[in-house]
Amino acid sequence: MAKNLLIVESPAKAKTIEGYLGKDFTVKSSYGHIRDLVKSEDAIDIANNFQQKYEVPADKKQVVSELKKLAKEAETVWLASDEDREGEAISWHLFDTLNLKEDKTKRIVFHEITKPAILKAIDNPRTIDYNLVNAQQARRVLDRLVGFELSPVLWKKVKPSLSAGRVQSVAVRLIVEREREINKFQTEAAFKIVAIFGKGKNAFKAELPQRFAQQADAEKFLQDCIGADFTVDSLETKPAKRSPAAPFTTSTLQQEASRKLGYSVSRTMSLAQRLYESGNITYMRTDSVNLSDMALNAAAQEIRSAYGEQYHQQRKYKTKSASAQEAHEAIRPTYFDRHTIDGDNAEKRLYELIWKRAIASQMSEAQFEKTTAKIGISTRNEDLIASGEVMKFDGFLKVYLESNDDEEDNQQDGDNAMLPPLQKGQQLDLQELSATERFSRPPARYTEASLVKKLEELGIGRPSTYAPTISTIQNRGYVVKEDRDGKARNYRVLTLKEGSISKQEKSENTGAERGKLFPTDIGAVVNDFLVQHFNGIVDFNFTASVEKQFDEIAQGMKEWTDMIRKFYAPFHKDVENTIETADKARGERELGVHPESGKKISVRIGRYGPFVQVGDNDDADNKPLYASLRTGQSIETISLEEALELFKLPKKVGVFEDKEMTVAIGKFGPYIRHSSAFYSLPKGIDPLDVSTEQAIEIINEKRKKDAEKLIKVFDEDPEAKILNGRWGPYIEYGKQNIKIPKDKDPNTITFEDVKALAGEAGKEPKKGAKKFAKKK
DNA sequence: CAGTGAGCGAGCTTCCGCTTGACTT
Repeated sequence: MAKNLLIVESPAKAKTIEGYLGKDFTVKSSYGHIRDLVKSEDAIDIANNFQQKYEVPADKKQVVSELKKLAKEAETVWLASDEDREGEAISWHLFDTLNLKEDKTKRIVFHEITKPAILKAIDNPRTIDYNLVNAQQARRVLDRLVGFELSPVLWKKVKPSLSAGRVQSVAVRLIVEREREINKFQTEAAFKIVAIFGKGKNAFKAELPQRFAQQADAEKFLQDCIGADFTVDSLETKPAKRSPAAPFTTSTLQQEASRKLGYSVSRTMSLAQRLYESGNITYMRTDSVNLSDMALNAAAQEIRSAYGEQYHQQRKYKTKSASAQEAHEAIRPTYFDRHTIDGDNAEKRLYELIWKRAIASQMSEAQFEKTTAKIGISTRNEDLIASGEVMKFDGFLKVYLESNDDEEDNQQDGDNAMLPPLQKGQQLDLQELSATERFSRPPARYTEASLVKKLEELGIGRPSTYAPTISTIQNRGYVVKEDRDGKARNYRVLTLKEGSISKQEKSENTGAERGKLFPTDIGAVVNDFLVQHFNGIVDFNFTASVEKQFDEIAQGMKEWTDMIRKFYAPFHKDVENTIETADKARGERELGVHPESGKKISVRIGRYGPFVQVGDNDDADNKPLYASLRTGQSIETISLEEALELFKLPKKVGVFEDKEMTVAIGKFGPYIRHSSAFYSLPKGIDPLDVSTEQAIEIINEKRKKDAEKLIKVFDEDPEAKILNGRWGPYIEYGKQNIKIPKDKDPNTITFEDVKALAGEAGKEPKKGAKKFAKKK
């Protein structure tokens, strides 16, 4: 048996370290935290100085018992969890749970998984830092108190099963408030002037720095330019340079993978996890931009041999984030000489992104020569400006260019072009001058990745929680990630060419969104409720201010229970007060009155989501009418006209095979319902204007297509079928879709097989149906 | 992919951070 047991947080790390340490060391992993507060309400004894009740969760029992056994046999136990607040707490939980002895236990830390770093750590053991542990307990207790007191308030005042917390509620707030900024945004139009001079290879663009709000002024400008002289008034050439970005942290990796590769935050993380486990990259949950000395050297060597000495420049980056705990290195390739790796396509692309970014971070800056020409107009006081750029040395741009959230801007001005050789005083030949109406843009909606960026800036959340937080706010129904179609918008273009001005009206699509985060009505209502009653918690600075206090606890300057007590007393009072006095929050809004009946029309949140109501609840003679809002509509923005439209559907369109056909609009667009089957309406057909014949034809079409997909129906139970799907044949059994296992032939599969497979997949119907059954 | 929408009540839900698997289309 090995004399030493060394425990780290991650099994992949354990494997690497075991290789460095030799036979005397057994290296094991705790798989993160091994204990947590019990789930029940008595986890924290508030009256008794916030005494906590911890337990080992079921899925950690095995890890703990194995570690216990090994610890008993070892002479020395080395606690090597990460050097941050959570890591210190993990060490303490291990110490406590495994019943370790003070004199046989050593606490060590390292920030990089390299042999020298680990040997150095072993030479410099310390004891558990209880101040740091206390800071973690304060963090844990505060989050539990906030989450488990606020959520039940929402159950009472808004809807059951909702949740609130220090992190998620701020994330939702950001999205709700951004949507409102966009809704109230007033677009301003102005005419942008662009001139084209010269011909062929020597053609170049110049722009007027100011814009004209009025068409008349733009037109006047063009008029004045007819027959005017254009002269190069001044010419300035300046060197410019550009430096590479720091290597990736979790948050920057998520942002860049989203922009460049289109990966969602969770996709990026699971791909990175695989790269980490296969030994290709360092740890992927980090807030540090630091590279180990070993990595700096390896990168230098790689750059020299692949690109040459002049491309190398050693750089050490400093984190800009105040909340960074820097327990790990930046995300980098384990071996810089691996330009690419084995793995699937997605993994390869992510690896290459990481490799390029890390390599580029150690390369020299790119150098440019930037030329700006001022072009005078004989008939006007303004100058046109032309600018061009010539790259003198590519430097880091040889491998990597960081992308930008606002690609649109770059495309629009397209200025990095080259200018032809120009001289001061030179007369220019105007080819074309245009005034194009352009519009101011509202702030951009958040993507998953830009939300992570914002949260990180606010110091809210940690690398390990960004992806789960984004999932939580979507799972709770506060936020949806969606594509939305844009609208057509007309804009005017005036063009001066060959001495005459022409006017055109063009059309463009605007406001189309892809993969953006939109608040739902319930998200907005919950947010407003929290802002009204718990402003302190959803304040953007709340986390920063408690973090400051956690730091003081960590430095031994503050007692953690004091801090929590001071926070809890007023907070709890707010909770009690709100439960007692606050009205139920439904986000009700009145839209006006019905044009014919004069009844009141309002929208609000109901048990099943947002809906419109026509008429009063207490009008006993005339029951009110209800209609649910559709995807893309919201309480805040729906108009009276749109609300009235909702009552036109569902609409009966006739009878077919003795059963009613109804047209309605569902989650996936308009459809025909016939008995229990649904048939999507083909695009271009107005759901309000479907004839009986058309409906029957659509149903028959769909049936024909389904029949083509059908391979076999089982005699034993017509609910069991074999169908040809997108990825080949599969079994449909009632509501379940079952994959055909590799060892079975779809042609010879028996009903017995189907039943067995259905049993494995779980006889229970899927999610929705299960919930329904439970309610009944 | 519908329809529903009062209020009561039993018994449920819920936080943030640290880790991996075990799942399926």
